[in-house]
Amino acid sequence: MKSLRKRVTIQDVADRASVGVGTVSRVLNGHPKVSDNTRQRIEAAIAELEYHPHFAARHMRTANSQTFGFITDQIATTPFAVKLIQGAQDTAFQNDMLLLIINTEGNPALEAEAIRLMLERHVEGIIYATMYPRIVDLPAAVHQMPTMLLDCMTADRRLPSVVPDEAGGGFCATETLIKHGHERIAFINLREDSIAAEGRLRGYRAALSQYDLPIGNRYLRHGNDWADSGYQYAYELMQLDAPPTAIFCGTDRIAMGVYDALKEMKLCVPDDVSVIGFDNQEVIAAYLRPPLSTMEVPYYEMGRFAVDYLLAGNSEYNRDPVQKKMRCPFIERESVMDIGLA
Amino acid sequence: MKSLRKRVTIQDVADRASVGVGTVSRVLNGHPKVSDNTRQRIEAAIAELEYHPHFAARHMRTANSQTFGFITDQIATTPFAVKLIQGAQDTAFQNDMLLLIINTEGNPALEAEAIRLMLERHVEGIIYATMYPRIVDLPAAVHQMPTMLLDCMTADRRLPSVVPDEAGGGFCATETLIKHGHERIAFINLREDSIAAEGRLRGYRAALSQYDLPIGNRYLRHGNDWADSGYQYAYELMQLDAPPTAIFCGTDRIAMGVYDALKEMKLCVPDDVSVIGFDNQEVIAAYLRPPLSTMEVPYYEMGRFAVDYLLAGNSEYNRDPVQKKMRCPFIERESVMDIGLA
DNA sequence: CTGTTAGCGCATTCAT
DNA sequence: ATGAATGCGCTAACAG
Repeated sequence: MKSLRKRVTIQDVADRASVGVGTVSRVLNGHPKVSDNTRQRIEAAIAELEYHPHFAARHMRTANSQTFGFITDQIATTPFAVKLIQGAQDTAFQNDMLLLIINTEGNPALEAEAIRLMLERHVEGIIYATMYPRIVDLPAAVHQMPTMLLDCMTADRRLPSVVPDEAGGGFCATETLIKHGHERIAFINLREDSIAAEGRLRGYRAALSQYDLPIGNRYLRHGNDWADSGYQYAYELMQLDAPPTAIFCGTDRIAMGVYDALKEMKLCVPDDVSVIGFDNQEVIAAYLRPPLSTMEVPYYEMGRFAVDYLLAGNSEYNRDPVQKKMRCPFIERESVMDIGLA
Repeated sequence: MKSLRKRVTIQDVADRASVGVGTVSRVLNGHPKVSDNTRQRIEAAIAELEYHPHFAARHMRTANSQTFGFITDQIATTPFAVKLIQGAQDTAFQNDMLLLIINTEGNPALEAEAIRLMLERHVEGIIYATMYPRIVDLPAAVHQMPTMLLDCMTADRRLPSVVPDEAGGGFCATETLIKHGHERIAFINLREDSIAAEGRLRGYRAALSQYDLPIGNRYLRHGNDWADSGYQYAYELMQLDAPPTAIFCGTDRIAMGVYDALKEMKLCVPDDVSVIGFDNQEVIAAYLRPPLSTMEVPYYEMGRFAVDYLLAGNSEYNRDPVQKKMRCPFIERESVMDIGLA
């Protein structure tokens, strides 16, 4: 089956085509000044020998590893990670770069080790991704090469970063509800101590304020990101004197719990209560009944942006580092209705 | 910030420590015959110079890339991919190997390109993972290096593979229901034309048969993997003359639809109907009301197994290739009840 | 247009 | 125990 045939080198190709190695190298690298005749002979030899250039040798010679490092903390726990990685990987691949991925589970020792390995392999840059937006503290070694933060930022903002525009998403969701005539709009947010929660809340309040709606905490709750808090707070909210006519949820999972509670209360979505989620977690949002309108976090695009930035900024990557906020688009499904149209 | 200081080589370290490069190389590789004195001087020099060995150079010299390739088709569409990758990556990392990940979206051209790149980089082996179990046809080039199939297999079984034990899972779920006293057990399976569906059905039938229960198609349905088919068939099944007392679902998403339908029919899980899912898709299974008992597909372990196999079998990887089936454990939550105990 | 040559940084002989 | 020399496969610089 597998022939353990000796490695085929550029020299073998050169011999086979009766030329010098330099000429072979030229056709390998698409150099123009090669006669058609020799080029064809060489290409034939390459095909016959099934020759593949040895990447490490080329790398050593050209000092170009054509590789980015991708470090993540606790990638395991979230399905969104896939899109982040895919956006980065696709973009890298299109530019003849490959991704070396290491998952550190947030373990600082592994993290340092990961960076060391990437230094050794001379990656052209590092993407450091977290699974939810937060402030990170990275080993100083990252400053030795271009580094881009995905879904996180350093306290001093010295590293470029790309994060979702949480506030924009919160604003858009709230404004959408307002434009559908809602005035009593509840918000079951994420856990209070997160950047995402803070941003979404800011957007929620900004929208209410802009449309001259009262901004109180009467309709505001902080959950735990999961379905059970949506369930619990939906009950609580609907028992208020003037219950909300719409509920904006910090995650689709929260919305899932809200749906359950509403159903138990014999309340109908969207006829009785409109609901908007956050995340566009396919498996939930698309299959809830009715399908959930929600804000999408553009993970794929964020991954793409990170690689594009690294690709572009090689020379001046540490001056004026971008702090990009990506817009979260609204995904319309069937959980929002004009008030009074029920 | 970033000093563009010249690359530090082993020669620099040697000079700094007033020794030859050979000696430095020896301490780098933990060679025994070095006097304590020199070793310490060298280690000091390494630290002071912040020297890192150049991986490509070492690779070229030792012909050891310490890298595995990980190729996936359409990784994007499924959250399970993360666990597969993580299992592989963690295991690789523990053995000083890194993973080069390429996602081909099932595009044959990209696939060939991916394999070519990995050949160039001299990966020690390739893991080819699909997002659901199926028969694959790979470029012949994979036979040039150790290759392991994850969640798929070739028609001729010439490549080692690891897949979930679908039939075992189907058997276990059905048997669990039977042991809880159920006799009319419905099965809303996946789409009919998949390996997973075929295996799970086989297990379902085997269990019924083993416990002398009738095997008909009366309680059998083939859905489309998603919640809507669960919803539809649950209605259909519960309107039968002798409706099932338990429903085994081909995916947790199907179970999600079943829950919805059951609730609309004012039927209670598990008091009126017991339900078991498949996949243990955290976001669904753990947060449905009541939490869903389900079969877990051991993706993490599958990823680990693949790397372990590659790590172990370097010499004889193509003789008697394993076709490993991984047991799917039952995850007990609250959707199953003894019949009659309601 | 093409052949020859000199390293890239390292691990490994072979001497010593 | 250690230094010097060799070559891994390749690209680029230099001759022709």
